[in-house]
This record gives sequence, C-alpha cells and structure tokens, in this order.
Amino acid sequence: MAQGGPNTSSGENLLFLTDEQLRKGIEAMFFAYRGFTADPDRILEEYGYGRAHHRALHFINRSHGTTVNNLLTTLGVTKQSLNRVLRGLIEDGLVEARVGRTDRRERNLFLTEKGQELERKLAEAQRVRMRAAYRAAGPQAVAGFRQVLEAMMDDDIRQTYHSLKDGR
Amino acid sequence: MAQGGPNTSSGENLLFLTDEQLRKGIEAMFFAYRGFTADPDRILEEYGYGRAHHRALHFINRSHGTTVNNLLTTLGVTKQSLNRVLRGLIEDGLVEARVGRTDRRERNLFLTEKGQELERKLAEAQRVRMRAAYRAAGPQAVAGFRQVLEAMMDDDIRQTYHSLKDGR
DNA sequence: TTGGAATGTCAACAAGGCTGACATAACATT
DNA sequence: AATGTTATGTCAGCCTTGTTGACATTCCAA
Repeated sequence: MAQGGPNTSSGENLLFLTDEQLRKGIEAMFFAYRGFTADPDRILEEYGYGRAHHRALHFINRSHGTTVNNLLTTLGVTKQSLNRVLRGLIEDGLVEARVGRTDRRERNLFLTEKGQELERKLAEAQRVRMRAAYRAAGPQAVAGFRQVLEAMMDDDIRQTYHSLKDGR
Repeated sequence: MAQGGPNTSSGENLLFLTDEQLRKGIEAMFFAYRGFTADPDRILEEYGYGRAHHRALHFINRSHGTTVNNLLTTLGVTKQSLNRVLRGLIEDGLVEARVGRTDRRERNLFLTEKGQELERKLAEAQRVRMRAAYRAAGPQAVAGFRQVLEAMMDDDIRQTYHSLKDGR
C-alpha cells in the first residue's frame, strides 16, 4: 500500500490521504488499544487492581526512585488521583515511598519484591502480544509504527517520551 | 512484505526484539493514545459529553441505521452502559432511533443534522492530527503503522474491524 | 522568619464501566 | 393459541478513576 504511487509527482513526498483512509487509521487505533490493554486488564482483575495501578507500577519500575511529581506529569493525572492508587499499592506492600535524601519533602518511589513480581507479570503479558504483532508485521512495519505513534503525541509528551527513551 | 533486514540469516524472518524495544513500543502506544484522544476530548467537554459519546457518534455515522446490538458488540460495552450514552444523545436530538422495518423490535440508529454536525467536528479534529502524523512519518511508515495495529487486535475484533473496512 | 514548594489528605462529584433484575414488545416455534 | 426467545429499555447499585477545592504538614531557601 501507498509506496509513493501514482499520486506523487513532485519531490515532496505528498501522501494521498482520503478521509476514508484516515478513518481506517482512527478505527485501527481504537481497536488496537483495546487489544493492547486486554491481557494486563485480566491479570489486574485477579489482584483487584485497575489500569491506573498498572501505569504506576510500569513507570516506577522504569525509573526507580522517581518522585511523586515526576510520576504525576508522566501519567498526566492529578496528585489526588495518583495518590489514591499509590496508597493502595503502598498499603499492599508493592511500592515503597522513601523520604528523599537531598530534599526530604520528596518521596522516592520504589517497587518492592512483590511489586516487581506483579510488574513483570503485567509487562510480560503485554510484551507477548506486542512481540506477536511485531513478528507478524515485520521490521519495516515496526519502524513505521513507531514513527507514526511518535508523530501523534503532544509535543510536551514527546519530550517526556524521549527523556524516558534510554532509561536512566 | 518485510523482506528480511540485517538480522535475518535464515529464511525465517526473525526479528531482533529486546524487552527494551518492546517497552518503547508499549510506552509509545500509551502516550500516542493520549494525543489521539486529546483534541476530540476538548471539543466534547464544551458540549458536556465524554469519549463514550464520541465513539457512539462515530460508529453510528459509520454505519447509518445500525442496531443497538451491533453497536454494542462493536464498542465492546454492555447495553446498560451504551443505553445511558444513547439516551443522552437522543434527548439532545443528535441521534434518532427508528423502529426497525423488518424486525420491529430493533431500533435503527441515525444521526440527525445536529448529530452529523458534531460528528464532523470531532472527526475533523482527529483527522487533522492523524494527517499531520501521517505526513510527518511518510507513506511507508503509515503502512507499517496499520499493519502492526491490526496484528495487535483481538481476533474477533479484527473481524469487526475488517467488516467495517469497506464502509457499510 | 517567612514565603513557597512538595506532598498528603478529606470531601464531593462525575463519567463510564460493570452486574443483576425486571418489563415490554415482537418475532419464532411448536 | 401458547410458549419461548430475542431486542431493547430501565432501575438500582457498585467500582475505578478522573476531576476540583480546601486545608495541613513539612521543609527548603531567601
């Protein structure tokens, strides 16, 4: 589909984008996101957690010792909303909040052994599907997939995404 | 599709997929979906509607005269959940529910002029971002994007997606 | 000492999922 | 004609996860 094709006469790589084609892309995003979250959701249900808990676990694991404020901006929710989720995870012993060394107002967040266990389980379930999709589509498709997703992000979110890109 | 690349020495098209690469893809999906819904969300807020209303409007527009049951399975929610949303849209005169001709138990759903107006507004906002992302990434990337998304769907959802593919 | 930043907490609310139960109406079958 | 099934709507209640607003505490920094 769409490799240059009959509609590119100039050097500019102009895409021939009908509303119909865009609509297909929109629907694909909608349906694919459902698949994307389906497997973790099933696991979370067993534990009595929701998607918000998964996201918290993911980004705490991603950035050991991150602060609440950091997590807030990454997740794009209010502190009250995050706090409720975090409180549950701390009470259940999946997350530990240590008082900051340099700034003692801050809380540095860490996963406990138990927290790492659940995170691994969720991540692996999600990776299995992702891996299958990548394999089915092939390496070129994967590169394109990532390019389009990145271009779809809000500018400030893309910053966040890149700052996470190479871990820390 | 997917002609090898540097990592394929065998006939099998083996991708070199590290957990790190998969994680980047997972995070890209998360952040991109936020961008994907951001523009319509802002419009919906002005009208006092939510994302659920957008989805209903989209698929009713997509398939004029579809039944409640059809919409239910497409959206993947319960009838109670959909009914609440639908009731609001009907009361506000955006959606019309006509008694079925052949089977009078069914309700065929249509957008009114007013409903089409909002749908167009939402769709155009979403298309603007999609179009920009497609342009930025290029036609090959777009093809890959769609391939990976499709591979990520649940099998039964992929059926639904395809049945919608060529219009009604 | 005082201002402001970071965090936590309480309360209230809303959207939008869910389940269960029940009511109609209409079609289908016996 | 009676019965069963299907499509839909509706009521009630519950959950998660988002929101705002208000206020307390802690503690860094000027």
